[in-house]
Amino acid sequence: MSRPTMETVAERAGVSRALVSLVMNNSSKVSEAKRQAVLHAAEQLGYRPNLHARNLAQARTKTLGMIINDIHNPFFAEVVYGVEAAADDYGFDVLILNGGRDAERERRAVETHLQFQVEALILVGPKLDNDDIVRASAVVPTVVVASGRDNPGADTITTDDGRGAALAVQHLVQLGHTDIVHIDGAANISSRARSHGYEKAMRSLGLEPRTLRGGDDEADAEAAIVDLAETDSMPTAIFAFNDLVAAGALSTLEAAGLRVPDDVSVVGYDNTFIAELNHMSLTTVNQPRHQMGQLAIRTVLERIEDDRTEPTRIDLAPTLSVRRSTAPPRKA
Amino acid sequence: MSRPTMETVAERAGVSRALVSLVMNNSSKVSEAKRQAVLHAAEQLGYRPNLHARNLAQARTKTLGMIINDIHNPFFAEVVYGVEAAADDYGFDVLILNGGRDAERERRAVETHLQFQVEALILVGPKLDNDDIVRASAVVPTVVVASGRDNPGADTITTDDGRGAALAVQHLVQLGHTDIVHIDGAANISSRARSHGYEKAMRSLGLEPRTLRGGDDEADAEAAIVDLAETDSMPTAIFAFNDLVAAGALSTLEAAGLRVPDDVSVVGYDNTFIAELNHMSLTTVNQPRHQMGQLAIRTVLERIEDDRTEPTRIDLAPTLSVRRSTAPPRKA
DNA sequence: CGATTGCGTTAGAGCGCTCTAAATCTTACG
DNA sequence: CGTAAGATTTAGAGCGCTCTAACGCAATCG
Repeated sequence: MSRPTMETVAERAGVSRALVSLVMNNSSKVSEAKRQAVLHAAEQLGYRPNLHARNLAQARTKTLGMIINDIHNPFFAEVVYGVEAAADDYGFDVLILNGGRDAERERRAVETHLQFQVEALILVGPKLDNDDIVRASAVVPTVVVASGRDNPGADTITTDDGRGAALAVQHLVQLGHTDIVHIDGAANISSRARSHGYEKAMRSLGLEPRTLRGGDDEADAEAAIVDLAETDSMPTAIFAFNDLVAAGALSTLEAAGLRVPDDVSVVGYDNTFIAELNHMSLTTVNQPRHQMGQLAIRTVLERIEDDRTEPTRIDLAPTLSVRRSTAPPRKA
Repeated sequence: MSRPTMETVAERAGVSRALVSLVMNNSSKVSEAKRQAVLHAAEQLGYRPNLHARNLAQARTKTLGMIINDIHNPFFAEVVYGVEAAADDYGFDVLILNGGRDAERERRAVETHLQFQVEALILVGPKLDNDDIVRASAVVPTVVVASGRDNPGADTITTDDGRGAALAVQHLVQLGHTDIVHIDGAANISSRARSHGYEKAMRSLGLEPRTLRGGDDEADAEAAIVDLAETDSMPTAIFAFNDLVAAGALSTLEAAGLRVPDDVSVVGYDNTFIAELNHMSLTTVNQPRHQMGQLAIRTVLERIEDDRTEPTRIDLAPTLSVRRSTAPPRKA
C-alpha cells in the first residue's frame, strides 16, 4: 500500500502534476475551482507531500538540526522551547537529536543532521571540542548555546557566568555573610567562569575566597561538605556550581546536623525546577533559557539570510532567584 | 558553495557515479583500489551523502519518528534512551519532536513525521486522542508508550499502574499502616488506573480507601493536605499520584508541622530523579522506562518486518523503590 | 476582426541517489 | 590461444517534487 503521490492526486482531480504542486504551495494563481478539486482529491487519497522529494527539488529544507547535550537535564528543556518557538515564527522545522552526554554520539548526530541537509545547527551545551565545532561550522551555520568556549566559527549564546557568580556573592554579602565557600564544577565547561566570577567578586568586596572541588551532581557535593565539617571550618554560606550540587549540599549539611538557612545558607545555579520545589526552595542564579533559545535561532537565521560571515557572540545577563535557602548568618 | 555530490566525487576519483554509490554503501564487490580512490576523493571534497536523495531513491528511510509529550519531564528522558539504544541496534535513526503537552502541537508533529516518511511512529505519553491515533496508525505502524488508553490500531507498551498502586499499598500495610490516603492525578490519563489499583488493594486487605483530588504537580497536592490537616483527619500514610505530587505533600506536611516519615509516610510514583535526591529520598513506584523504550522499538519494528497486523499490548511489572519517606507508623 | 494582454495551466528537465541489466575486464582451463 | 565463468564497473531509468518556459484561452483593444 504505497502512499499516493502528486501524480495520483493529479489524475484523480483531472489536472496536471504541476497544478497540484501549485495548490500544495498555495500559490495565488490557481482558479478556485481547480484548487477545490485538488484539495478534495488529496483529502480523499490521504495524500501527504513527500518532504524528501521536495527538499531534493528545492535544494533547501527549511529544517534546523538541534543537538541537546542530555535530554535528561531539565535545564536544556527550556532552551528547546525557546528554539522551537522562534523557529516556528520563521517557518522552520526543528529536528532534535540527543547527544547523550557523549562527544562521540554528538559527532554522529552532527553527521546525521548534515546528511539531512539541515540549514543550520543548534548545539545546546555541546560536549564537542573546538575542532569539531570548526568543522561543523565550515559546512553549515552553527550556533552554540550555553557553552562558554571559544566556538570559533560558530555563533555563541551564553549568559555571563562570572556575573552570575557575582550576583550570588553580592546577595550573600548583603545578607551579612563574609565566610562564603564555593563548591566548583570540576571539569565542567562553565566551571571556570563561575569560580573566577566568585573569586573576583569576593576579592573586590575585601573577602577571601575559598573554592573546593565539586562536580556536576549531587554526590559530588558530599566530599566537600564532609571535609568542611571535619576540619571544623564550616562557612556561613555556600555557593554551589549548580542546583544539583546545591541539593547535595543541602542533604549532607542536614545529615551533619546543620540547618539551612539557619546555620548555613546555600545558593545554587541554573534555577532548574528542583530549586523551585518547595521542599528545596533554593536560592539560585537564573539564566534566561527561553530567550537564549530564541536568540540562537534569530542569530543563526539572520546569518543565513544576510549571509553575515563573522561569528556573533551574545552574552546575556543572569538574574538571581531568591528563595528560602539563604538568610542572614546567625549572630556569632 | 553548494555541497559536492556523488557526481563530483566520481569525477574526481575517475570512476562512475554508480561505483561511488557502491562504495558509500560499502558493497563487497568493489576492488580495493577503487574503493580507496573513491574514499579519498570523498574525504578531500568533504562529501556527505544526501539523505533526501537516498530516501527518495530507496523508497525507505530507515528513520523512526518519536514524539515526546513534554521534553521538560524527566520521566520521558529514560524512555528516549531506551528507544535510541534499540533503534541503534536495528540501524534506524530516531527523529525527536517535542509535543509540548499540547494535542494540537502533537498533531502537527505527527504530520511532520509522516511527511518525512518515517517508517514508524513512537508516541511517548501522547496527548492525542484515540481518533488521532487510529488515523496515524492507518498510515504507519505506531506504538504508544506509557499511556494506558485503548490506542486502537497501535501497539501499546505500559506498566501495570494498578499493580504499581498495589505495591505501594502493600508496602505501607506491611509497615503497619492502616490509615492510608491516596491523592490522585485528577484528569491525568494514568490517574484512573492508579486510584483503582489503590482502592482495590485497600479493600482486599480489609481497609477503607480514601481518595482525594490531586493533579499532576506539586501545587496540586497542597489543597488536599491542607484539607486533611484542617479536618483533623490526617492519615498515617499518603500515596501520591506521582513524585511531584508527593514532593508537594512533603512540603505542605512540613509546613503544617508534621514530620516525614515520623508522623506521616509518603509514597510517590515514577521514580523520577527528584525521588532519588537525598533531601527528598522518596519511596516511589518505579517503571522500567528504559526497557519500555526498547520494547517499543522491538515491537514496532517487528511489525514492519513480519507485517503483523493485529496490535500488540505489553504490560510490564512495576517495582517499588523504598527510600526514607516511609516508616512504621508512630505507636498510637 | 485580428492582435495583444494576462491569467491559468502544463510539459519537461532536473534535484542526488539507488538499482537493475548490461558491458567490460580478468582469470582459469582445455 | 579461445572461451566461459567470475569479478568489476557502468549506463540509464526512476524515486516524487519544483520550477522555468511555453502554451491555450478568454477578455480587451484599436
